Amino acid sequence: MPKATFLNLPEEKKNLITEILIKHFATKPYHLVDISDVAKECRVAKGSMYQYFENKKDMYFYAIEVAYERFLQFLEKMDMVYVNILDYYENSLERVWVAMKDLRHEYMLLERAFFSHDSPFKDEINEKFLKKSRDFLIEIIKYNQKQGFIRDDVDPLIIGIYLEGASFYMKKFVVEKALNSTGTTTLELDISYFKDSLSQFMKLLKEGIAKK
Amino acid sequence: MPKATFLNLPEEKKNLITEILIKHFATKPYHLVDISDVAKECRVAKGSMYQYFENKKDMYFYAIEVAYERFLQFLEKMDMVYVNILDYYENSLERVWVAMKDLRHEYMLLERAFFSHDSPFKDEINEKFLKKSRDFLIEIIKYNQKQGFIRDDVDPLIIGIYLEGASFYMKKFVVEKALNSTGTTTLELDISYFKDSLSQFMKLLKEGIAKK
Amino acid sequence: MPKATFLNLPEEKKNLITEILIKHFATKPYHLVDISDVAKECRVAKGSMYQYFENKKDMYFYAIEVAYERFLQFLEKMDMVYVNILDYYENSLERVWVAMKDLRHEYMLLERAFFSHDSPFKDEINEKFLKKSRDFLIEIIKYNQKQGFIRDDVDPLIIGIYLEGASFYMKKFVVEKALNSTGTTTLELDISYFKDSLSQFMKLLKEGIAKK
Amino acid sequence: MPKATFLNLPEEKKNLITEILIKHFATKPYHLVDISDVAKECRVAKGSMYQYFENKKDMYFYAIEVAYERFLQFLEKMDMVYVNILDYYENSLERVWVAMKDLRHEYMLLERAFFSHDSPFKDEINEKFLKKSRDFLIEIIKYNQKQGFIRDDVDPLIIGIYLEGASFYMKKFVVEKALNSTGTTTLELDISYFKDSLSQFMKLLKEGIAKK
DNA sequence: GATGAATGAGCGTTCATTCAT
DNA sequence: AATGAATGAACGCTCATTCAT
Repeated sequence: MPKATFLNLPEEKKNLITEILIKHFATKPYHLVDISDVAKECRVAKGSMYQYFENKKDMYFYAIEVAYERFLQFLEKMDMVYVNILDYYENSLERVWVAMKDLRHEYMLLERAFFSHDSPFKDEINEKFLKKSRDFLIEIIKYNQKQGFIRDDVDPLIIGIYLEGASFYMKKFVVEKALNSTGTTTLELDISYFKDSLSQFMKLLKEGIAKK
Repeated sequence: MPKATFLNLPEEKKNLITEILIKHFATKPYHLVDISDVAKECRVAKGSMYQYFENKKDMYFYAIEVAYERFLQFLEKMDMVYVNILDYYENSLERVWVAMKDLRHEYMLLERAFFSHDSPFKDEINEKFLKKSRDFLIEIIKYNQKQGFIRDDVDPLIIGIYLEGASFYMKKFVVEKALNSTGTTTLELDISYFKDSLSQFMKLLKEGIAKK
Repeated sequence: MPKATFLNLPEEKKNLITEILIKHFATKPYHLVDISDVAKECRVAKGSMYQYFENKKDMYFYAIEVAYERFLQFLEKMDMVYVNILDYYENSLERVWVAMKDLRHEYMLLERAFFSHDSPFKDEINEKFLKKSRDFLIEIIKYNQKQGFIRDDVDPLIIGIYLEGASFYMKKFVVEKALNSTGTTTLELDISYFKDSLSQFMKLLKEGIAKK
Repeated sequence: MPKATFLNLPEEKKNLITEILIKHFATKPYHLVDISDVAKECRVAKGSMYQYFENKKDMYFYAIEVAYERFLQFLEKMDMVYVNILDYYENSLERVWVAMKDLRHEYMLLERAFFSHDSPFKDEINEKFLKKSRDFLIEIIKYNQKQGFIRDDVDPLIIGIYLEGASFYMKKFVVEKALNSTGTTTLELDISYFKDSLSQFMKLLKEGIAKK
């Protein structure tokens, strides 16, 4: 947790530091993030960073937390249980690339922290943020099967893997496209292109690739 | 590229070093691989490693190269173009877990090097190993569409992403299960369990999750 | 020397800061005393401590000075010259543990500052506080010899060392016992136990350990 | 424990480093010993010190160990149990100042490590080196009482404190005299002066200071 | 005068790489 | 060619002190 010193900082400065922390932890693996660099970019002495935070890990967790909170508002994950999962994925994917305009680094950081094999403190992060993530998905799938939204002749676990994998790659594709098509300041995506891609992708999720 | 000194080494020693390099780079992120440890495990002086290789990166690329070649022989990727892609995926997945018995570390290394966000020298690796990987898959998909093996009303690129993602996660799932269920020496998988999982997964690929 | 700013402080606040300074310098070696901690415990800004004192060393010396003065009042060292030294030691020891109730930290600080090898600024402290301490003791011993209170066939210097050493260790023993047998708030010593120990100790001082 | 790298060093270099480590840890408190300084004085890169030792603490314990072993040879502490304690102290003190010629820093280091209140790792050091030091002394005293060498009308614990204290101060006095009377290279003590002081001191131990 | 954020020198430690033997 | 000791840049972190408000 950031120290009081940080929380008392003028909003503007706090935001600057938050942004820079998220950016650094999003674009480099943990061990390559150099507090000296971060401090320099914040136009602050290295020592000051340690007035604001307990240590590097504290900065990392703070960055994740802010990114996570920002992201949750987009996903509104919490009210998704009793929902048609096909609708959910459709909306989820759409939300993701809309989010990319503002939440590019947040997204990258979370992916890194939650999914990278080499993410340090992974257990702690899972404990704090993701504990029942897959179990949760399984529940949703079961519910959808019961409701007759999706087929019930396949093991929920396998469906879960299938969904996570395909959609994760799709998100990745969207994100990379988005990132490549930008300079550093603006992010103007051709939404319509993605919309189209998305509807095709959803068709695959629903119907598979087999010749109809 | 390894130096001549390395290539002139007795086969046995060369193999030992190769194995250990692959193991280390497979099980730890690049920056955590300690040349001291590697050398010690090879029963070779640290300095000797630098007689054999230009530097750490050279060792890393050598390990990837060997792992890649070994893996290709399993996948026989080269003659898969004119193949029913559904058959291919079915077989591909099966091959992967068969391969796990002998190629566990090779597989882990490649996954790390090719897909991990934090893989250092990623661009160079892509350049060297994967450049046309996706283009290649697209070609296969197009061919399959032309042959009428798979639906042709969806953009080949989207199908590619969908296939890569879902199957990558499925592979991951298999691999993790396999790794967790092993001690250090033997690797006895309950193949039948995976066979069953696989056939369900293939059903999803072919038909999607929509209620039939 | 504390700055005027400090001296002008309301008595209560001044006392609080004094107490806390003594406590910190008494219970930790100099370099482990953290001005941040001290300030926090004084409910004063860190910067304020530097309005009151020149620097850390200034705080240290101020603490020693106060502790020394308080201690001197117990020992009434000044009128002890023309005294039977055996009586003096007997009383001195008794006084020490009586003093422990109120002057625990003062005593610990002085011991640390005067006798610990690692006391910083030791020379300066000696200069300021102890300069003639041993010379003074020698004088007392000579006087006692002349009066026939103690044997005169041994060099006063040797007697001085003998007395200082034995009694210092005895004090230490008493102090440690006392400190160990206390919680944080009360200090109820079993005086009678120490009284008994003391009288035995005095016997040794007077008669030595030789079989009588 | 020093690493193999250190033990494999040429004897001369090893000795140089050992000497310098002992000197530094003997003359400064632990936290003021700067590995940079030590390395510089050893004419070795800072990093090399970490090839030789695990960490600073390892260097410290190594220095203590060497100093302790050297010292033990002088004290031959082990065969002192069944001995007239008066003889022992007489000899012990004599040995100490003879030792000072060669073991000045060793002695200072041990005193610091074993007796200073602020010695870091004190418990560990006690565990390793001193565990039953006082208990041991008590046993000796009891034995001496039984043998009729010393008075048995005083609690052995009190005698122990008395002996430790008086003789520790006497040793200190000898050591300081010795250290003050030297330049940096030679240490020529006027042994006869100390011999005389010693016999007077022993008289006090045996007979006390009371007028006979 | 009080505040508490800002500073920066300096410490212990790591590790890829070099180099003398 | 093989060795393994030597190197030194760089990192995370601490804390007495300063300084702007």
